[in-house]
Amino acid sequence: MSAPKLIKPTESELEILQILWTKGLATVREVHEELGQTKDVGYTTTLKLMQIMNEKGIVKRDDSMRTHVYQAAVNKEKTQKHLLSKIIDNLFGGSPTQLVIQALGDDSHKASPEELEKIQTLLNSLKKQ
Amino acid sequence: MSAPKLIKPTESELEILQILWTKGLATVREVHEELGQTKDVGYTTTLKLMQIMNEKGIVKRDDSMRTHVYQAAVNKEKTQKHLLSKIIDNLFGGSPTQLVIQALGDDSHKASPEELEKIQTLLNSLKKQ
DNA sequence: TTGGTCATACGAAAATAGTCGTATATTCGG
DNA sequence: CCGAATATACGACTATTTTCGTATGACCAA
Repeated sequence: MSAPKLIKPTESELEILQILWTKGLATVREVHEELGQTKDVGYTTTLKLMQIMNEKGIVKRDDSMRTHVYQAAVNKEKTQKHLLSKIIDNLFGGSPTQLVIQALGDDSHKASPEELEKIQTLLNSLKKQ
Repeated sequence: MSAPKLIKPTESELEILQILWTKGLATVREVHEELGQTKDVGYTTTLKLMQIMNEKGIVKRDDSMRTHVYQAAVNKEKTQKHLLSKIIDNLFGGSPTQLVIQALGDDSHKASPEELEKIQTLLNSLKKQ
């Protein structure tokens, strides 16, 4: 098999992964500056984190240049699904419905009408099965 | 205000909270045996964890008896919502819709037709707003 | 060529989590 | 009354995560 290891990124690692998932390729500096918009840590902290992630296989890097270029090595959807599955068990007693209800009712993250439509579409197809 | 501190239970603490949310009141032994069904740790580990949770204010206890009786001190829905909010930011870039889609598509936690109806109902009321 | 800037490597402190051993007290059956 | 069972308290060890200081080398402009 290739990579389907069960990976459990830490919270900091997740922040970095999100940036890499968005950017595709990025240097440590780029990631660090992006991070800097929400938190405030030293450059070498970000560097070390990404080095560790590389060792763990969470990211890959091209070190043929002086400035290494990183990218995520784990699939975004798979990772989300895997972690979500844990949360459903840990926080919602195994009920995805409860999670969905809480998520949709979260006032600090309102869904737009278009997004509600997306969910409706998915819901319809689930109902048919 | 009563207790709206921003609480961030650890994974182990969450397991215990779930049991307390279900049982309402419970002794360390009861919690421990419930936990024993899925994990395997020593009794004093569970005890210590619950003592720490008590110090943190996550649980309350009645220690007027030799055998203390515990109960959750944080609201279930509030805690779920709060943690979910973090996850939406950390894992789904702030989009609850993405989370909902992944959750509903999770094969290991399928929603029943009744549950889908519940979600439909909620969706309808959200659409009207 | 030399000093300033920027990169990685690396070690190790600091912070958090989880685990359990041991001491001590209470309870209770016989 | 005595010992086994059961409770809590508490300290300490381990593991993991996060943080950063410092060393070292490459690059580049003046």
